Amino acid sequence: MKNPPLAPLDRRLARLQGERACASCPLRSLPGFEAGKPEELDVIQGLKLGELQLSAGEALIQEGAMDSALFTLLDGWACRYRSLQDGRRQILSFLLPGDFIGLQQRMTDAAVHGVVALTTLRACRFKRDAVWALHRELPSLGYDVTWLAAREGVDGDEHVLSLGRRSATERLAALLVELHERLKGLPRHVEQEGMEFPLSQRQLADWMGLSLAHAHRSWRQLVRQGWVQVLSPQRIALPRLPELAALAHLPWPLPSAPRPLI
Amino acid sequence: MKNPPLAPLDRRLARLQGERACASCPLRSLPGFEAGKPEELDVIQGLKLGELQLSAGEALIQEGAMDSALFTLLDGWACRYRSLQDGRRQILSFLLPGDFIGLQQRMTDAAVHGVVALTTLRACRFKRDAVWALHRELPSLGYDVTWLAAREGVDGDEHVLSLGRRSATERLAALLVELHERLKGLPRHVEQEGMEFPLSQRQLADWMGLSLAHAHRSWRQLVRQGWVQVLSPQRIALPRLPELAALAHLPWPLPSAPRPLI
DNA sequence: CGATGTATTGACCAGCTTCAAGTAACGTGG
DNA sequence: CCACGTTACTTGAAGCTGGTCAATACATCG
Repeated sequence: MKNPPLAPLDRRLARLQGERACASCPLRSLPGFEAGKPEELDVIQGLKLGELQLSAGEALIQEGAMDSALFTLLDGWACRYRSLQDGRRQILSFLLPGDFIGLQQRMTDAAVHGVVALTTLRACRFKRDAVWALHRELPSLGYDVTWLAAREGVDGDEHVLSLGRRSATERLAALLVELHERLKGLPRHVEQEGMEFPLSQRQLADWMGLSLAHAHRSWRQLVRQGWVQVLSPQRIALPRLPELAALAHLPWPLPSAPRPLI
Repeated sequence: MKNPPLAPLDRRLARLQGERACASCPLRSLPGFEAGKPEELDVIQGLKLGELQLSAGEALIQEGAMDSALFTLLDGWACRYRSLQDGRRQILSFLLPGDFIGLQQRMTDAAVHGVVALTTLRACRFKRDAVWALHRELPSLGYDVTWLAAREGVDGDEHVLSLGRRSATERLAALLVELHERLKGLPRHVEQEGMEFPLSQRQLADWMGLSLAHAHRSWRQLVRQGWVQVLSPQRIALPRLPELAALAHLPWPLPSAPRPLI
C-alpha cells in the first residue's frame, strides 16, 4: 500500500521510513476511533519520539524493567503477560492496533508485566513523561487517558469473570468473540467471514489459564462442532457468531463506543 | 469516637450528622495517602454531594444500572462483582476505605459491574460528572484519577494471575497477604497481629473463582497448618506473613506507594 | 538433513465440583 | 425465654474437568 503525499509539516516531522504524522494516522480515520481535535493532535505529535518495528517474540517491555516506555500499537499483535517465580505464565491481555501500551508501568516503580510482540508489529513511541504531559497540556487528553485506563480495567474484569466462572470452552468462545469485535473495526483483519488469527495454542492456553493440552482439546471441540473454521494457519472464520456469544454467556451484540486514540 | 472541633469553614460545609470537610478527612492524614494541595481539596470539596451510610448487603451500584454515581469509600468494606446470565457470580475486587468507586461505570453506558456493601459502610458521594470536572479544573487531579484507574488495572492483573495460574491455597494466600497490606495502612484494622476480616466463605469462594465447598477446604487447610488463626468471627491473625507471601509466590515485601485520595 | 518448535493425541491421575446432609449461630415472634 | 426459620459453616462421597506425561506427526529453518 502506497502512502499518500505528505503535507509540508508532515514531511518535516516524519523522520523514519514510512512514518507519518499523527494528523494523517491511518487508524484515526477509522470509525472505531475518535477523530481528535487539531490542538489535541498537536500535543500528541509533540510527545511522539518516533516509530519502531519489532518481530514476533521481541519485547516492548521487559517484565520487571525499571524505565519502560509508552507506545501506541499501530499494526500487528502483542500481549501483556505476568509470570510466577516458578515459571507459570499468564497472558493478561492481547493488544491490537490502537491500543495504548505502558500506562500501568508509569504508575509504579518497576514494570509489573511484560509486553511482547506476537507478530511483526509497528508502534509509536512516546516520551516517558507523556502521561503527565497529556494531562498538563490539555484536560481533554488527560480525560482520554483516564478513559483508556478505565476501559482496560473493564476488559480485565471480563477476563477475571472468564477465568473464575467460565468453563474451558466458554472461555475460548468469549475470547474469540471479543477478538472478532475488536478486529472488525480495523482494516484487513476481518474480511467476509475471514479473521486474522496468529495465536498459537501455547498463547491461547496462557490466556485461558489452562494447560496446553486442555486448551488444545477445547479448541478442537469448537472446530469439530463447527463454531470455528480454520481457513489457513493464520486465519479463521466464525460462522454463527451470535450463537457463539451466547455459548460464552456474552451479551449480543457487544456494547461498543468510539475510543480515543493517543 | 468523638469528632474534633471543626473550623468555621468546615462547619459550614458539613451538612449531615458527623460529616466532615475534605480538608479534615481522617483518611487524608494517614501515611498511605497523599496529603493533597489546598487547591486540590477545594475542587474535591466542590464536587462532593454528601455522605451516605449503608448496611451490609445494600447496593451502591446495581449491576446494569444506567446512571450510577461516584463514591469514595470512607469506612467499611464493599466489593465489585459481575454475574453470568445463569447466576454464576464472580467478585472482581474488594473495596476498602480510600478506594474510589464507579470510575469504570462513568466510561460506559450501563454499569458493567455491581458494587455491594459487605459491612456497614460510610461513603462520600460525588457529582456524576466529577471525573471530567477533576480533569478540567486541575490537571494534577486528572492525573490522580488516571493513577487510580491504572492502579486498579494492576490489581486486576494480579487477580487474573491468581485465577489463571495459582492453585486454590495459593490464591487464598495471595488474597490474605494483599488484604493485610492494604489494611495495615488504615486505623483500627490491623492491631498487634489481629486483622479485621468480615468476609464469608461464600464471598471468598466468589473471589477465588471456586465452589463454596472447595474454598472452605482451602481455608481450613490454611488454618490447620497454622497460616491463619481465627481470633473471633470477624478477626484473624496471620503469623508467618512473609512465608505466606512466599507460598502465594508473591514478592516480599509487597511494593507500595502513597496513593492519591479523591 | 538434523534441529527446533508447534500441533496433536492418548492414558492416567489430581484438583475441583456437585450433591447431600448435618451442625452451629442468629434473629424474630410468641 | 424458647421455638422456629434462616443463614452460614462444615464435611463426606462420587464424579467430572482439567493437569501431567509421553509419544507422534508436522512444519520451518539454517
